Amino acid sequence: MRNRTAERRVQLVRAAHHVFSSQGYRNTGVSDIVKEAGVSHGTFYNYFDNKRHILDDVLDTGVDFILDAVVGADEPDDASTADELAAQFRTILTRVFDLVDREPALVQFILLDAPAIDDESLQRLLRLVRTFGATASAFLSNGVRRGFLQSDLDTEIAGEGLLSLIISAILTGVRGGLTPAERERVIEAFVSFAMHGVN
Amino acid sequence: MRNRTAERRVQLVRAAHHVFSSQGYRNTGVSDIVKEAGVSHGTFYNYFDNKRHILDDVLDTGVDFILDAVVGADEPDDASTADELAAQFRTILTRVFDLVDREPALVQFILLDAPAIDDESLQRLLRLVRTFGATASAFLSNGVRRGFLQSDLDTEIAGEGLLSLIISAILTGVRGGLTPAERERVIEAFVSFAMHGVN
Amino acid sequence: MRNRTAERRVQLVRAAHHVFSSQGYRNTGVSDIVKEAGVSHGTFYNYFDNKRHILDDVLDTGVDFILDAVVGADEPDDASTADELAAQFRTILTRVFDLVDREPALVQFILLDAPAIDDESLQRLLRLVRTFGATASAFLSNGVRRGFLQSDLDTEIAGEGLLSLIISAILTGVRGGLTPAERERVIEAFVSFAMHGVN
Amino acid sequence: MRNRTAERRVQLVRAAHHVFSSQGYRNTGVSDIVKEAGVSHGTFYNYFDNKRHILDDVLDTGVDFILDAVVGADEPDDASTADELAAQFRTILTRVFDLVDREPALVQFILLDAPAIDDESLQRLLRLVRTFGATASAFLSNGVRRGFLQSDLDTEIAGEGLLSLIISAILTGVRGGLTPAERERVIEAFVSFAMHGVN
DNA sequence: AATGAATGAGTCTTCATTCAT
DNA sequence: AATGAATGAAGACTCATTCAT
Repeated sequence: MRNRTAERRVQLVRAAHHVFSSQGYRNTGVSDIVKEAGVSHGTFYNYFDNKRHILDDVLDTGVDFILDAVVGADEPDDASTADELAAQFRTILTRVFDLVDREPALVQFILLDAPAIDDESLQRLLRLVRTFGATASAFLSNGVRRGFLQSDLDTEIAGEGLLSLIISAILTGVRGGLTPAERERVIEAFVSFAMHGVN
Repeated sequence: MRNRTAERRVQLVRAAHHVFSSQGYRNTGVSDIVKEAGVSHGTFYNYFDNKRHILDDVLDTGVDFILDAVVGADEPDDASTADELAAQFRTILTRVFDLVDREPALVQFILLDAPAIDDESLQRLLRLVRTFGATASAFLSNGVRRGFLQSDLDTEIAGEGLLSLIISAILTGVRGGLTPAERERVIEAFVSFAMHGVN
Repeated sequence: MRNRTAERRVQLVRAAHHVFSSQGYRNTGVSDIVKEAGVSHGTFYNYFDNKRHILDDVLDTGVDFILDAVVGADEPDDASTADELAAQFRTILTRVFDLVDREPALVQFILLDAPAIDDESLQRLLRLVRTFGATASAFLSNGVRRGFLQSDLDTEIAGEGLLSLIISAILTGVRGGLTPAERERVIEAFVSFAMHGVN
Repeated sequence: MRNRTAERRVQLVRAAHHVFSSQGYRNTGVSDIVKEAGVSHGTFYNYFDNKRHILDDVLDTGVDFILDAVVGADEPDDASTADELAAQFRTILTRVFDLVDREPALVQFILLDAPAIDDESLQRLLRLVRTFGATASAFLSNGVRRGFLQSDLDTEIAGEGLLSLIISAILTGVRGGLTPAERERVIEAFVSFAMHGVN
């Protein structure tokens, strides 16, 4: 039994995720979700109090997916030289473009739709962003600690800067239509900007 | 009279802007707009074909306002040294924080709500972002031309990078609660990141 | 002055007639009428109490037009033989088809739209039909009086029968698409039916 | 259950039929239908896409009812003499008057209101009329084949003529107020006109 | 006499949620 | 646990009519 209901939940969240991603939260009715999941209205309300409620699960799932796909198993202290740090950043950007290629609807939903749904979803996303930023800061702090980044670097803000570059890359990807060569060039330019700024 | 109707239109757009900003587009009914404007339902439909239609005007107004407040009269070729460029960027960031302080609802609406409304509004905003990015690139191209930035700088991507930093600053501002001193520190760190990267 | 307002009225009725005929009464707004007439809403209400009011004039005009076009100057006692009566009927049917060819929208409006508008318009049209029927009866009474129709003919009902044949012809015409030859055949068959029934 | 929803549908169609008949389609709101049926707005839209949609069902039901009530089980080839044909026609006219007596609102709705609603309803009614006319023609063709009607009779047009007489009788009935004796006289006169024309 | 901006009651339609089965 | 018919509040939009200018 326990198992069965857990599966149902997952099934519903997956269905919701699917329809939210392709039509947006506001344009999706509960009827769309249950149709996609192949269950009845009543069943939906056996698992979730309301439409808003399932969004939390969808968001968590989506955010986890993105975190996994982008950060993966990278550890902040893997790098011991500036070049290695650049390589890490390059890897992350590559993963970002891969992700956007594979799951454009998901990315667009999480990044462009979800923040607008209501204040709670916005806060949830901002929290994610901060987590992301903190991770970026950790990478930089590691560099300062090991001495291959200057000691007066404001790792917190610089981390946010890195993050904003990543988001910018995502938007570039969402815009679509990059050839592999262009993609390489964009990634290199972003890495260069991250390492040396405009100078 | 020509004048009378033009004023009514402005009055309605202002009212719409106000209620959209404070409740979001989807949560706002035409009834909210007309209540705010102090006119009847019918009057609204004398000036706009439908609710979606007035959004265009609100967006245009809002975007113009932001562009004015942030870019103002700055000219891309005003700077002749790297320090002057940094100063320009510092000025822009300061204006960004001022804007977010004065009009947080407007900024939040344009940046977080509007993209999610429908595809047209998203495209409109992306167009704005591109315009913004192109302006940033122009500042950098000026630096390359004058020789105070390295000639191999990818001005296009670096421009987008600058822009993403600005947006990141906005989000920091929207989060709110910065003391003047913290604000200074954040701005300096952003400028430093923009000029030298993490190094 | 007197003249001017009379002209305005006519102008409005003509405009109303035009738009009613082409879109139907219910689908026509006062705004359509005034647009067609090239005057303002206010002016309309200077001449007519409401939208329903102008319909009366439109109906009267239309009905008069149809009566003129179909009955014309024929006199019930022009015929002195059955053949002459048949000829009269043939003439009327020919005029009916001509009318439907020239003014299909008018005919369709008076016959199919107008009865459904409200009870008053229905009564007005039924009155017209009765007048028409009485005229038909008068033609037949003339025949009985002169002895070329049988004396036990129920002229009242037979008059209605003739009328219903005319209306049937109109509907055939509205359906459209008759070649001149077919039209001749239809008219002859109707005349034959009117004179001898199915026998 | 299958049964339950089918009943609901019928219930709604019946309610719609009732209110359409008594107030006309345009003057009837969905709210009138659901009030009559004793269900909620939402329920209505669970069974019909929109107000126009239920009209189709109402029209079909009404048309079937009329066809049944008027034509019934009569077969075109039941008659073998002119007198038997006249008797058939007399029967049909009697049924027409009975129908109009019992269901005046229905008849008025189908004949006078429905054609004006929109083009589709008009076409649907015209199709009905043509079916009716074809049936009348079949009765006459039988007479020609069996030799009790003249071989040069244009059965198609004469069929339409018969039909128009029936419709004329309906209108006479709708006008109301006939005593049984008058009704007899009217029927006889119509039969006589149909068989021998004005002669 | 003419204008046309303003009105607001009225209409259709949607959809999250409930509940009897 | 599952079903899906029923609910009804809420929202967008129309249009005949009024009235200040």
